[in-house]
Amino acid sequence: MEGGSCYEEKTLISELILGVNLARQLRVHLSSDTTPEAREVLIKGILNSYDKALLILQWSEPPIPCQTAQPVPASAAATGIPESPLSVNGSPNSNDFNGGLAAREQFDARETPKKRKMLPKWTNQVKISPDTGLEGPQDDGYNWRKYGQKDILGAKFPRSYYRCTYRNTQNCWATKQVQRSDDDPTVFEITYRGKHTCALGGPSTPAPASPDKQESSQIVHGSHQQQDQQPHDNLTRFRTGLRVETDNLDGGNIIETPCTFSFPSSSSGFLHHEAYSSLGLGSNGNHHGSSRLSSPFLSPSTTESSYFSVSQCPVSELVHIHNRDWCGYDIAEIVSATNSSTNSPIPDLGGFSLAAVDIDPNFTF
DNA sequence: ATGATTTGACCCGA
DNA sequence: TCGGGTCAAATCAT
Repeated sequence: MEGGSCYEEKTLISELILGVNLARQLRVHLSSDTTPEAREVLIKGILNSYDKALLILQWSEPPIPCQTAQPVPASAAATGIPESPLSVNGSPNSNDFNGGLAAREQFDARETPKKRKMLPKWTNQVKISPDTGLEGPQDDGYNWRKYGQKDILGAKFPRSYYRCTYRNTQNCWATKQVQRSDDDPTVFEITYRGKHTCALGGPSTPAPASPDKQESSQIVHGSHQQQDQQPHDNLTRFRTGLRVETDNLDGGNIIETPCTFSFPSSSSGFLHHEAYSSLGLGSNGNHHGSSRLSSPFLSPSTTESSYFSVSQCPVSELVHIHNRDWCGYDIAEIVSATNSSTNSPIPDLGGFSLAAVDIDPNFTF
């Protein structure tokens, strides 16, 4: 894990830049005959970008210049930026980290978060369906172990406390509280605290999306499924180290010149496990070429198997890595793309084309 | 036997 | 002092 402050600062800058670029593209879209859906995608991208930027600001210590960046304790880095909480999109209390200082001496002894209240916290409201049963939304995709239940003053229903099953084995300090609503017993308010750091704590079923995920027009391919509160920092780190090179991999001749997406590289790395190719490319269905996805994180021997297709040769805006599925694989989404020669957005790509990048699920960040 | 849940006690912050 | 959050022993389930 690299120094947190410098990394966060870079991530913050990249998120802001992304937001600006998306806003610019939106401006182009507004002056052209693009679909409302494409515009909506850009708006969501902008909101997501600023959400994350705000989150970083909220979670950062007082700014430390990159050149003086100090190492972040492993535990702090591990519990870093939450994936979902968010203000711009109207989600709750990102400033409310009143988790109670349960740390005590045990935390220090096991290198766990020194202050539980430092863990990010956000809330989802989940309404149960009739076939869900009275037990409520117990299965959100992660493996939880109940460790307590309390009657809460003024509440009709007790509050249940859960921690990650893999707390002891993988030092994963994610917890959640489940509180049934007084007003509507079919609604459960689930407060998550801390981010899952367990590599094997993957969900057995799809998890409900955290707020920003819920607004994402993500298309899931095959068995890859959405999951909440997953590693924003991991994904961002991957993204910032991502390099996308377009190539005439199909053997066709439509892409006349290779294009390159370049991202700031990162020194950390992880093994590339497997990748599968593109999903649909939009209404016209054109497959004009393929792009090769490479990254400093990808093992050279397997890089060639990482492909996703683009319909034209995009040069800016690109891959938005959104989530980690239940196998621990990262899912990347091409949010939008801009044609290099015309500097115009590629409408049939924006927001609807996905690429999946599978990351070795055994890798621990 | 092992792991999960229950539940009373304890700790800490407001 | 009180309420919320967590611990841990007892109990339950597989």
